Amino acid sequence: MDIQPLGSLARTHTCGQLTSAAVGQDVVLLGWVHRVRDLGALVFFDIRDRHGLTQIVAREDAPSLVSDAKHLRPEHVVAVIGRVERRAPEAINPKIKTGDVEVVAREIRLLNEAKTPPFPINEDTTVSEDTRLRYRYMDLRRARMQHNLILRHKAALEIRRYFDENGFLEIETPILTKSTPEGARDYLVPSRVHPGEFYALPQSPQIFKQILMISGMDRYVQIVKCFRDEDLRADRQPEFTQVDLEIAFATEDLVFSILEPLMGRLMALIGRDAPRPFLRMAYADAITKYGSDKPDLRAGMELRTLSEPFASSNFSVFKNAIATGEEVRGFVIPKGARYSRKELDTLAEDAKQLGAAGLVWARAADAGVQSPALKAAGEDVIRRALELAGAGGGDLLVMAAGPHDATSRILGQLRLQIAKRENLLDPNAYAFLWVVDFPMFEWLDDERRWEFMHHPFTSPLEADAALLESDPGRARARAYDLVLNGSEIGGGSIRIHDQRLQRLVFKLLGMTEEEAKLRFGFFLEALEYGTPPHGGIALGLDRIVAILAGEQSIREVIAFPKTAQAVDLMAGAPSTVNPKQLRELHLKID
RNA sequence: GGGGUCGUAGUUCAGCUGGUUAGAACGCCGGCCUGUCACGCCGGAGGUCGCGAGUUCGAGUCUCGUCGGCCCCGCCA
Repeated sequence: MDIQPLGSLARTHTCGQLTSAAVGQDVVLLGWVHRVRDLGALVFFDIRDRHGLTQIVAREDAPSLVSDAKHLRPEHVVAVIGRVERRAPEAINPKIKTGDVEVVAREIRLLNEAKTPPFPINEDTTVSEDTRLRYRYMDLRRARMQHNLILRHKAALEIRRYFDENGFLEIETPILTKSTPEGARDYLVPSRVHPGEFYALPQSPQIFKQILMISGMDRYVQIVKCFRDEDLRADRQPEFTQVDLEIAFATEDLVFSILEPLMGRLMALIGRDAPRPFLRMAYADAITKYGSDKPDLRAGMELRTLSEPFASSNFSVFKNAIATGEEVRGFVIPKGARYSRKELDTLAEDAKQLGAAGLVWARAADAGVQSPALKAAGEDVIRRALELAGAGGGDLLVMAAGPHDATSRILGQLRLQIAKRENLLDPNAYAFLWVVDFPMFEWLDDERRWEFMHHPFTSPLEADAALLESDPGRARARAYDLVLNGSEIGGGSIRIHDQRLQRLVFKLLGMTEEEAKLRFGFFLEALEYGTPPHGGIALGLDRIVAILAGEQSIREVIAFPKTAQAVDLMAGAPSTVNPKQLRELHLKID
């Protein structure tokens, strides 16, 4: 069977369109051969496009047609001309949208052949990720990826509609821009025209969107690629997409009141809701209760401080810790009392892996309380700790001692590991949360200086303004993160619009006037020309769509993602380049 | 940079304590089949066991190194 031209043939329907309403019509379908069922004198095959599947039948009343159909192979590209027929009741296929009908072929045109696919497109079999990435064009034909990319399109469309309705302008900002050494490592682009000089790809359009506020654009939004040259994770790619927005005359409440209905509209895409208002939690509370600045509220298992019963006990490990100002912290694993000795050892091992000095467990049993600390601490102390933690009969209490924040974080990670292992994270639950009141700065021990936690344009809480100079570690910022199911899906702040305050913050960060001018001079200057109070947020589109799609990795919602080593297995990037290109760019390779 | 885990046919995997010619399923190729829809039945082809050293009479299996995928820590304003 020879390959034939498409000619002027146009499709009349997609492969997901035909129903019993079309019975009797002459149709033209174009698509890929999905599966062939050759019964001898009768051949069925399914033709596929991104809209669906339609069964085609080639019968003996056209012998050459049957022989054509026999030559079809999966993934060949075909045109089918034929008539829609109703299927006999017993032949209806309820699994596909077009299952009530089939197309009786009059002509089959082979438009193109396909090599044997490296993995099946027509089954939901597992294929290793490197094979999928190497043949991404084949992988993208699979139902899962088509669904994910369609969902992503719908999300982006909904986002643009929503912001348009709310008076936002989408404005593009430069991809070739200026390197600012703070934050993530930049991707650099050498300048041919200016030897030795470089552009940087944006880590985010932060400064540009603030300048757009100064320009009076009022409400800005952009669905924009951002670039960070850092190591990858399941939820981190070197290039990723932000829904970046900025609002003049913004307060936290205004930003939240715009974002929350948007999240509702996105949840509606999967038939779900986002009940409003979202919970708000101070950063300090998130650390104390969940040991994380992005707590997954689906898991329960809140962290508690359990120092009190141990302070005067004879359990020296905890007692001594408390005496030096540390705390005993712990949480209850529901139904954890059934854990075997081995499982308890594993838990302790996990805790040590996370950096805990040790893990002490306790449980109430029929025969009384049990705990490795029972002998030293005494039954009353253990019983009091169980009570304080809210542990019931079948529960297990785990405890660790140490500095408040560090111990909380360790237990927070342990909590998540257990939640995953015990399937406590309901995949059908969606827990939104605003984390607010982040610290303004964090102390870099190695470099013995303060570093901004969010970014250097974040405004301090008005109440904490005086702390900036007197006690910077305690100053809180008007920064906020949007968290969904333990994933940070957005982060933003109310910005500094007063150039004097901005200069002060740079100074606190150890930046001299000259350095600040060199890096951000144009921005500092712009701030002096009538900057409205403003603020905004950037949402991680990849992460949001991944959660909506029920995927564990953002690679599943990105058409052409990179591996953990930042390699594009299909395109073969990065790669060496022609020496001539290097010369033009004034670059030498070691 | 560090830790964990995986790498065997086109694909997904099995392969025990080191021992004959490395298996299965799906896919692929050929044949049969008039109502299939994961069609069925018969037959066949297909392997640098990621790569390189080492131990051994003998390595898919053990050791070391290396490359690659995935997960995590560091890193990610």
